[in-house]
Amino acid sequence: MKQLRNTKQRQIVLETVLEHCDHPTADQIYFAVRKKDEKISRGTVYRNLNILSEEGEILHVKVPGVDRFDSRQDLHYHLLCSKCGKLTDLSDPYDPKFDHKIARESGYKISRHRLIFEGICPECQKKEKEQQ
Amino acid sequence: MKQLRNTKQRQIVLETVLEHCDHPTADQIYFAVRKKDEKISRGTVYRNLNILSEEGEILHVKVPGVDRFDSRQDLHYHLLCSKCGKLTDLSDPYDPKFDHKIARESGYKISRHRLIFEGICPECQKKEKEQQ
DNA sequence: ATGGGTGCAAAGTGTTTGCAAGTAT
DNA sequence: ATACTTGCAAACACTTTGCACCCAT
Repeated sequence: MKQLRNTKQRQIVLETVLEHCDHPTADQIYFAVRKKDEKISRGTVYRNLNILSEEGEILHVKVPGVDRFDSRQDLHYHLLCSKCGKLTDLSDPYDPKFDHKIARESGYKISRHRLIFEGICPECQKKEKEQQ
Repeated sequence: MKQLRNTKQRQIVLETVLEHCDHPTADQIYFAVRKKDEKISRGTVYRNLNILSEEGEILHVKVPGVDRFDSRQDLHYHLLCSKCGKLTDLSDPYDPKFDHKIARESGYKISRHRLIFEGICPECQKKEKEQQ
């Protein structure tokens, strides 16, 4: 395993993710990072997001469309608006019993599951009605 | 709504998806389609995969990494090997009760949920052991 | 000093799209 | 005849990577 270093760039990326509670995409983080330091490159932001999520310091949320990042470290479920793309955390607790059950039945070494609900958020529903 | 046409190309794409039971990616379908007709273009295959899944004739399976397509029309859950990328159907039935619950709690108009388990398949586990 | 990290630009991957010509209805 | 579809290539969106230099340890 590599010995990770604590660079200024990595600190800024982590700090920026922690400041957001709205599941930013990598590019949104890149722009927020650039406000703090004009010099940091896209490659560095992407590299550090991958490193930080591998280290478990942030969460890499893989949803249909673009991937997001999350400052929460604990596994949880998501709700995605298929109209506006808004992503929300669900309060229902992550249930590891599912993982055990599937592991037993399939022989896989299960690391986790992802549960994503898709639908139209109240705001977009309202907009749809107004258009008609 | 558009009046869809029944073109030779669309038929070949649908037929090719139905022949596969291993969740092919769009590109795998493109290559299989090309074996039947040298002329069909990538754009046409992608366009038709999107149309067919919007029509509900096939399933667009959105998993981390590359999207896949499935000849099954009914919603179901998946198991993804994070080593080799193999994607398997789970036999557990899709549970619409979850959708109703989340709809009630969130105010979203829920269309579906996606549940994907991630882990290492037995074959890849064996390979990992052999390497050590 | 040394090996991980950075900025930059180029390349990669998977998918969509504009357009003129073709074709199902 | 109409308007949906096609093939083609270019464009797109997002992410990774090769390289020479830099800097945390």
